Amino acid sequence: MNIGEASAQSGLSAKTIRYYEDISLITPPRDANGYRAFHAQDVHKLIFLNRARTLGFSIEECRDLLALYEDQNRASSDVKHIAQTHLQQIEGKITQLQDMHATLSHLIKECAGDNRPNCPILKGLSGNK
Amino acid sequence: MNIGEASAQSGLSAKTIRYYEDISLITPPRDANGYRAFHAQDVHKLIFLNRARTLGFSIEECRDLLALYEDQNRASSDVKHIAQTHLQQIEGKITQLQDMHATLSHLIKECAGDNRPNCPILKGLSGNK
DNA sequence: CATAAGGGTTCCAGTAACAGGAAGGTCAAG
DNA sequence: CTTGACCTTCCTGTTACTGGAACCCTTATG
Repeated sequence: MNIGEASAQSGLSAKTIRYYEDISLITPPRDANGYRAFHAQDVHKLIFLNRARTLGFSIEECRDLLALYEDQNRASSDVKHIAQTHLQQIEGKITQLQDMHATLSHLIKECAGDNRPNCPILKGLSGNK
Repeated sequence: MNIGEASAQSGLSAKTIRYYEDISLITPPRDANGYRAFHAQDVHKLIFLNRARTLGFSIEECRDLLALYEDQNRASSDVKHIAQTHLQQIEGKITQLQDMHATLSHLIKECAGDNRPNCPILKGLSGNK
């Protein structure tokens, strides 16, 4: 299977797949013509990577997860630990975004949004509350 | 006032301030010795930028906001429009993170987290639900 | 057989928003 | 005069790719 087919099956772009090979996340063999030769197992890895990335795992976290994915003797606690750490990061980001949301929607609410130059949003941003 | 003092008053690092000059967000004059000379007005701009960045506005959004900040004839509706667009982006990110959170916490919940190799998290990521 | 379309390949540059660090100029104090 | 704290510019690295150029391979068609 060439990279185009692997791309279609995994949902990752060819560019991304080449990049993943570049950073040694995957190591597909080559055909005589130099084309990458993907097999079902490689595609599974790509799908795995796609899902993990979609869930916000960083490339390095994906590398760890992939190593555990391939290790038949892994302990599920190792995986759980990575996932839990990541979940906490997600929670932190949500909290931060909610703070931003509250502040910004408060400023917007106070703004008339008309043709007059007086603007509470800019005032709020400049620190003159 | 030198960059160190401007940094202390604005809360931005000297590195960041130099970068902002690089991309023409600010244009402080220079003393005879080549040092940047900041005045109160420059510091106000830096504080403004710091707050806007903290609220998640991109540099380009900040550039627009700064132009409006300096324009005495601006309409508050212009500012409101930028802020509302940004608020929607924040809401989108929150939704996305909440989806990720739900999926991941579901996977974690199913995982025993012990020494056995069986791991529902990896199963979930590989697509074999 | 020539060629054109639609794959594939590598390599280089750019993105966002800075941070780190090197090499060197400046200034005030002791 | 030297020390140390500033300041300067310039170069590199970060994250996870995307876009584009230049070029090779394969297959179908006139």
